[in-house]
This record gives sequence, C-alpha cells and structure tokens, in this order.
Amino acid sequence: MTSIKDLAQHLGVSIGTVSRALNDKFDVKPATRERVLKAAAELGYVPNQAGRSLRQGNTGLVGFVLETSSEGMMQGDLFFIRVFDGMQSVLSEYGLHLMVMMSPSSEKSDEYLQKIVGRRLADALVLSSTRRIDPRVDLLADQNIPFVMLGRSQTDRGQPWLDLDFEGMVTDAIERLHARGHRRIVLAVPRQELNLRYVMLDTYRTQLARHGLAFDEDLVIETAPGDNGGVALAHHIMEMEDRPSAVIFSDPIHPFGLYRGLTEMGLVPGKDLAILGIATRLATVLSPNLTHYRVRLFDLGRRVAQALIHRLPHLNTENPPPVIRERVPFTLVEGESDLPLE
Amino acid sequence: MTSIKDLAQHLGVSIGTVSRALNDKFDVKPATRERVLKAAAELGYVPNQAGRSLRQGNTGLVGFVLETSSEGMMQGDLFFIRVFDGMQSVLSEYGLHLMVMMSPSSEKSDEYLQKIVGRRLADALVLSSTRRIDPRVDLLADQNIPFVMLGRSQTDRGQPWLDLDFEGMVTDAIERLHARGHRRIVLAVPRQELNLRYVMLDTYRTQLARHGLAFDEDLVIETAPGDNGGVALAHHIMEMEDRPSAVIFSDPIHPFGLYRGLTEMGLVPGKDLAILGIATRLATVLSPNLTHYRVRLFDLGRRVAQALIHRLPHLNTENPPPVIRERVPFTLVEGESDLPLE
DNA sequence: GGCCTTCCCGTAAACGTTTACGAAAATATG
DNA sequence: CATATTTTCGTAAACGTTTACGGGAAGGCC
Repeated sequence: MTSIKDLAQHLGVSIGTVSRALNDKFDVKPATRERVLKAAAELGYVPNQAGRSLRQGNTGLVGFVLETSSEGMMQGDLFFIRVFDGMQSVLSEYGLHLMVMMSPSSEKSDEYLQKIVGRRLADALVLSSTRRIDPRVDLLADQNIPFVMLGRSQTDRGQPWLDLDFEGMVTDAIERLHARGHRRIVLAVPRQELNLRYVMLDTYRTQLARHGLAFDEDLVIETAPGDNGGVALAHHIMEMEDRPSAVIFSDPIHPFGLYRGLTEMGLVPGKDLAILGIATRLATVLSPNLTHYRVRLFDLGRRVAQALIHRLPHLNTENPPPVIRERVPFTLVEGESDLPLE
Repeated sequence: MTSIKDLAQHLGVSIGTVSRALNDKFDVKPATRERVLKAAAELGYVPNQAGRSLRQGNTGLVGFVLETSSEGMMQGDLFFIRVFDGMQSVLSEYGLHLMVMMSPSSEKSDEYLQKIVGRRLADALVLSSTRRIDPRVDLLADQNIPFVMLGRSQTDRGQPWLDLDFEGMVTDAIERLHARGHRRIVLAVPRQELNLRYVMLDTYRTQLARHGLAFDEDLVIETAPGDNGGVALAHHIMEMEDRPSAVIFSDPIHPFGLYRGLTEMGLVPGKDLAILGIATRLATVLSPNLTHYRVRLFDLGRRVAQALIHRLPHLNTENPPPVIRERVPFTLVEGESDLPLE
C-alpha cells in the first residue's frame, strides 16, 4: 500500500508538499500540484485514515447505534436500511461514512457506548430506541460527543432530535375512529422504558378526553414487537370482556400479526376489529386494505444526517448551527381496515 | 479524553508499562498491573483506536458492503439486519465491530471500494450483491484484503463465500410443482449482472430436462426487486399467450407483489397461479398460506463472520485456515400456494 | 546590484498507540 | 558477599498524516 512517503519519494518532493497539494492548501505551485495529483492517481494513493484521524482528531465516520432487536420508534427490520440509505446520500457529500453498529440492548448499552466513544470510533452518533430516561444522553453530552437522537427522551441536554409525529398520528387516528363510531379503542404500546410509549399514551389520553371518551387502562396494551406481538394482541383484544372495536399501533409489523391472529380466530380484520396505525408499503398486500400512516424513510434519513452535520465542528460554517428538533409528519393512506362501526 | 500518557502520569509509571499492563503482556509485575487496571477503570480510559490502528495496522472494523437498493442474493430490507445481528454476535467475541457501508450500486461501486480499502477503514470486508463477473473480487484479491462474499461469483480468486442454496431451492421447487402436475413454470430472475441469475437459470434448465420438460425462454422473466416487481410479474404472467401455471422466485418480497397483482386482476393466488419461492416469516400473513423456503438469517450472519475471522491474519491460530465455501440450505414451509393443478 | 516581497518548499513536531531494546532492580546462585 | 540470572520497567522508535515554522528561490523595485 503506497503511503504519502512513497509518493513523495517517487516525485522527489517532500511529504509536506504532497500533503498540501492533495489538500488544496495554498503554498504550492500549480505545476507541482498537477504533478502530485497525477502521480497520486497513477499510484492509486489514498490517505490512510488512521494516520489522518490521529493527526486531526476526527475519523470521518458517523455511527448509527442500532440496538439488537431494535424496537424504538420504528420497529422491525423494514425501516432502517432506507434510513441508512438516506443518511449516506447526505454524508457522502461531506466525505463521511455511515457506520452501523449493533449495540446490545438496554442493560449493556451504556457500557457499549462508552467503549465506542472512548475508542473514538466515530465523530458523531445517532441514537435509536430512545428511552424515556436515557443515560446514553448524559453519557454523550458529558463528553461533548456530537449526536442526534432518532426519537425523543425526557433526558434533555439540549441535543437535537428527529422523530416521527406520533402525536399527530394518534390524534388523527382517534379522530377518525371516533367519527366512525368507535368508542372502545385499544392503544398498543411498546415496552416500559421506551419514550415512545409515553408520547403515545399522553396523546391518547388527551384525545380521548377531547372526544369525551373515558380512559380505561385495560385498553392500553403493551405489545411485543414484530408479527408475534400482533398475533398475541389480536387474541388479547378479542378475548376481553367488554370487547374493544378498534386498535391503534405504532409497529409497522403489527398489522401483519393482527390480520393473522384475527384470521386464525375466524374473524375479519376491519370488520370485527378496526385496525389503524403505522405501516410500510408492504402493508398494501393486506386484504382488506390497511388504512395506515406512512413516512418517507429515505428523507428521514437525509434529515437525520443533516442534523448531524450541524453538530460536527470541523465542517461547520454557520455559528452557532441550529439545533434541529423536528417531528416528521405521517401521511395517511386510506384503506378499509377502519370502517364505521355497524 | 484521557490518553495513555495521562494514565501513566497519574500512576507515576511510564506509558510503556501501562500499555503492557493493559494488553496482558509479560514483563509487568502483577501488583502494578492491578494498579494500572484499577486506575484505567477509574479514569475511564479506553485506548484510542486511531493510535492503535496506526501502530499495529488494523482497525478492528469489519465492513459490510451493502449496495444501495441491494438486490443480490437476498433482496429487500427484510434480511440484512438479522444477518448483521448474527455477524456482530460473533465479531464481539474478537473485539471487532461491524461497520455497514452503503455503497453506490454497480457502476460506481469499484471506485467506492477502492477508496474504502485505500483508506484502510476496515480490516476485512463482506461483499453482497455479487455479480457474475465481479471486478471487486479482483480488486480486493490483488491488494490482499481479506474478504468473504455473501453470494457467489464466476470471478474466482479462491476467496471464501457463503451463499444460500438456490440450487436446492429451485430443484425442490420444480420437483414439487412437477409432481403436482405443473408443466409451464415461470422462473423469476434478477437482473443481468447478478450471479444469482445464472445459478437459478442453470438449475432450472437441468431440472426441467430431468423431468422431461422443454425449456422455453419466455418462461424466464427478469423481475425487478420488491413488491412492485412482483405485481408486474403477476400481470406479465397472466397476460401470456400460453399461460403458465406456476412461478418460482427468489426475492422474499415478490410474493407480496404477486398476491397483490393477482388479486387486482380478480384472480386467486395458489389457484390461478402456483407460487413458490423464498420468503420470510412475514409471509405467514398471506392467504392462502404461501409455500416457501426459509433460512435462519441470524445463523447465516454468524457463519459469515466466522468465515471472515479465518481470514484475519492477526487473530488466526490455525494455519492455514480453512477457506469456507458453503451453501446454506433452506427449509420448506408448506402452505397452499402450490396446490396440484386441477 | 542590493533590498524587499512574494511564492514555494522542506523540516520537524505532533496525534496515541505498541513494542523492541536495554537498563535497572530484584532475586537466585555460588 | 560477589556474581549470575531473572524479573520488571523506562526509553525511544515507528505507524501515516497534517501543519506551523522558517528558509531559500524567484521576482520586482529602486
């Protein structure tokens, strides 16, 4: 592998000159710059990242911390690749690379994160599966590591975040369902720690109140991620005493499980139970058509990357850069899974 | 951020001693090792990766080269996260990190890869979306970069690979369909460059011949990845003159599109067209149940990582390490989408 | 030609590690 | 106790960059 030293020797100039030529500094004659660039291309020289990192203190990598069997704001596998793709499309413009890191979940995640930042593996991080109280926020804030959350947390250190507009989703869903005569509406929420649970729950309560509906805690059902969770949820709901007529969920895999569960019981989705929540285009295969909320994941990824770029001191022109805190809205795709109650 | 120098100063010993103590070398008194470890834990010292990389020439990162809208051996988003998860579970044992890199597709991918290896961003790579003639293989082999392919290629430089057993899948599928009376069987293949296309095609031809069926090139249909591809495929098939009665596919998203396309046309999947191919557990939502082939993606990821570990000189004991070249078998999940022809 | 600018370029330090080498300290051997 | 051996540690070089600094070359001006 050719180093800058080889290149310098080959050209008969000093490594300093080579470096300046390649990095577009002043202090180098146009003619020699040409020579250097040409030789670099010929010898296939690419600067070693370790050397560069050591010297200038940044790695050119952006880490996305993905928790094993991640189930935060966007459960299931379906999502992330699109988001990554969007992120990389922005990062490339800045010569940065996305580095997806599989973090162990919850208990071990702080320790893991500490190692990552200690090793200085990445210049900046994206956190997903954000928890209501998230020690990772303090950990990163304390050490001045630039980061952006994909999701929100009550642990607020002024960090930027991007999140989907779950408030808007739940508000609209309840509105729709109420207008169609539904009165007992189940809210499927993820596990305890995740902040998403509280976002959904709070909105749910206030919106119920707004429509004059009573809050019944039995209608808030913690649901495991994935299709299995959906199946269990279907059974749970249909076996309840005062049977609910509708369900709202946030995991895009849930509808698959819900449909399956209902079918197993000989029931018809959309007829015996109104189903409404977040999904992807894959849901279009469901029959009857699923009424659902969608988001452009590629764009979300781009936005996340942009927010992150703002946090990187070494390529920041604006000062101070804006702290992005945004809820990305869903768009509704109408189907027949939330028909009026007969 | 505390460096090894800080730690040494704090302890009143030299940095050499600290380094040896942390890296479990000889030449250090048990008592001082204890002191060093204790102080390191207290000060939260973690060695800087750039420094370490520069010195010992390896980064501790394993790169997974994922092509944008990847459509190689396993199309769709559904898969990779599980595979990554499996990989990381092995890599962690060796202190390695997985780094997923979003590569531009095909035309630009060589250039991209060259930059990656030149920068020395990763110690080893995994290539996906393997093409029949894959210049990336030569590029990496020439520079002695350890790598493993997730998929196969005709470009053979003795590199290890892991692939799914598409031969077995197609063989079994034709066997099943033939036994059920199907004679005109469509093979949905991915685009030209991908090696998978030829693997499927070759097996298809030989198996047709084995069952005394004629090969008809109209029955080999290039299909775009994703559900859209599936929809188009359904229409294409149903509008053919001598209408086929079955289809075999390799993209796990295709069945969703196929079902949707057929339904749009007022046809019944499994009845008007037998559908058989690779899918994931998500397919269990389809009705009638999809007969499909599955694979344990987590285990596949583990296997890939193991194959990669064998290629890393600095943590290899066996010599010479085995070159893993394996086809991972599918398991069949029976449904009702490939019923006997009436 | 002498002097001052301007323009280029080489030198060397620094980033944080690991490790070969040799020196010093501790222990064993006579 | 002197010497030989072993154990432990400090020193310094090296990995590949970037960049502050100073100096030489070239050119302009009087």
